[in-house]
Amino acid sequence: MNETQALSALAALAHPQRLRVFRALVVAGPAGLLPSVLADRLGVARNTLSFHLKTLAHAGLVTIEQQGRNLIYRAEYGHMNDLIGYLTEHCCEGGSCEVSAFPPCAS
Amino acid sequence: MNETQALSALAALAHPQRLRVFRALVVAGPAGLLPSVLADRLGVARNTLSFHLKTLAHAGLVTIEQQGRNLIYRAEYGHMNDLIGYLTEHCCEGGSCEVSAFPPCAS
DNA sequence: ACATTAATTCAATGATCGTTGTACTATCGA
DNA sequence: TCGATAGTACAACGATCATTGAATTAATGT
Repeated sequence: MNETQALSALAALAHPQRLRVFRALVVAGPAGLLPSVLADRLGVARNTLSFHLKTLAHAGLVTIEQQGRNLIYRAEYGHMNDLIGYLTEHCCEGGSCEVSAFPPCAS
Repeated sequence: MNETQALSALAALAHPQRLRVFRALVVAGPAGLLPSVLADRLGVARNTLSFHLKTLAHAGLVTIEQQGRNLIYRAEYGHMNDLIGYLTEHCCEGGSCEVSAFPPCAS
């Protein structure tokens, strides 16, 4: 994780609809969710949601798997873990801090 | 931590200079840093830095303590911890996930 | 009191981001 | 093949954000 990646991830999450999408995917776990389900659940237009999912995917926070004409989006826990690590790096100049990890989530 | 607070914190971090400021404060630990030190170290104009620090403070990610004409900025580890908790809430529908915590950092 | 330093505030400009509507590609079922 | 559905791509407008310069407040040292 470098600065560019961290900024990309943070900017991707710093938006109401994208944050809701990501949290929904985190809750969904390895099963993932389809764009249509997300669009219905969050009340977002399909093209708008597509734009936001693209932003999240480009930031490495979600993965895409194609199944027929459906796409399955999943939260990318490893990348989120890297982000947390980046934010807590060298905490307190190595004093009494241990950096915690985002769980692998039923992998 | 609610959605508004999470968005505020994420938006505050999703900026190159603010991210560097926050990381510098995390590294500095409880000692904190002065705006002038940050401005010199990061090569940012004072008024610009002031604007960014205000954004971070408003998001609850840093605290301010006044000492004479100096201000001491410190990373607010508790708030960062809450943010991580918010992002990982209900992970995998309560499956095998445990939410990790940002360390209290030599408190 | 005066000059100096620390830091903030404000207004204005330029740049970036988000939404919407439309068009497009691809897959499925009959 | 035809129609319907899933999802994406693109252009344009409106809104939001970041930087800059100048002015301001407050504390320090002489």
